[in-house]
Amino acid sequence: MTQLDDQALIHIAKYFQALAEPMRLKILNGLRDGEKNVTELVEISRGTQANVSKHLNLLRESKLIKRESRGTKAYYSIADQRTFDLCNLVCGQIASQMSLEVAANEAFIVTLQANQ
Amino acid sequence: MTQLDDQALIHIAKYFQALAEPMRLKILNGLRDGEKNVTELVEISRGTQANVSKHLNLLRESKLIKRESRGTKAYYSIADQRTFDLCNLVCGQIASQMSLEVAANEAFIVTLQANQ
DNA sequence: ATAATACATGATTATATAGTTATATTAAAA
DNA sequence: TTTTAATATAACTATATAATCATGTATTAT
Repeated sequence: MTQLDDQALIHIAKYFQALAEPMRLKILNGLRDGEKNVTELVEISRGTQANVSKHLNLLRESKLIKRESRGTKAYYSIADQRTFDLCNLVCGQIASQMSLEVAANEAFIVTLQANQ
Repeated sequence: MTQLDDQALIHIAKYFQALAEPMRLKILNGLRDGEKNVTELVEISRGTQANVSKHLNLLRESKLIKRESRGTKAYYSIADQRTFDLCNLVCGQIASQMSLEVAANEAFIVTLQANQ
């Protein structure tokens, strides 16, 4: 393994790390059907404003979502189609009221984008 | 969101968490071409025996790999084809000496299995 | 039986991060 | 221009976990 390879591993690990948090998955799930502002995401996720804001920032740094400021509101959305697919497929499982038993036996295909 | 959904989110987050560690990705990469024992994986990963052993246990608990004890050795391998695909595709990017710049612009499809 | 090899695990430390509370910033409205 | 609403962030606490070191356990060989 070269050092560059180690860097790549760290890079990919961080990408997975961004997805390795229930609240962030819930937020991504909330963005499946289009952009939402922070207040809306706070309601959907049932988290506190401060905590949601932090998770949004982390997801943005991981290039999973993007931010657009309009007036006093900040609208977040899935960064690109690949990430949308990721969100749609991973979180779609949950959204469809699938039970854990069923989920355990289902495979879902995920399109991942290695973030810059 | 129901409580069951929250449980599913936790479940999926843990799956990603298992992948969110460079040393574990390195180990999975080392298993791409078939089973290996702990000593071999220690050499491949350039980690300590204790640390590799712990990561192996975590990967096993996450159902990503399986263990078979033969004699005094413990052979680990990718748990099933889906996980193999995951490993092959995610880690294959690294193994193929791909640079970070290139990796950033490549998409790779990952077949995930929600672990039990 | 004893030694050697292979692997696992307990104890400890250091670090990262999720969540909370309080406060700061920024833009629109009154 | 003061207020209000929306969002971000700093400080702090608690928890999780990666790494290390030392030791335990189990299997084979002598």
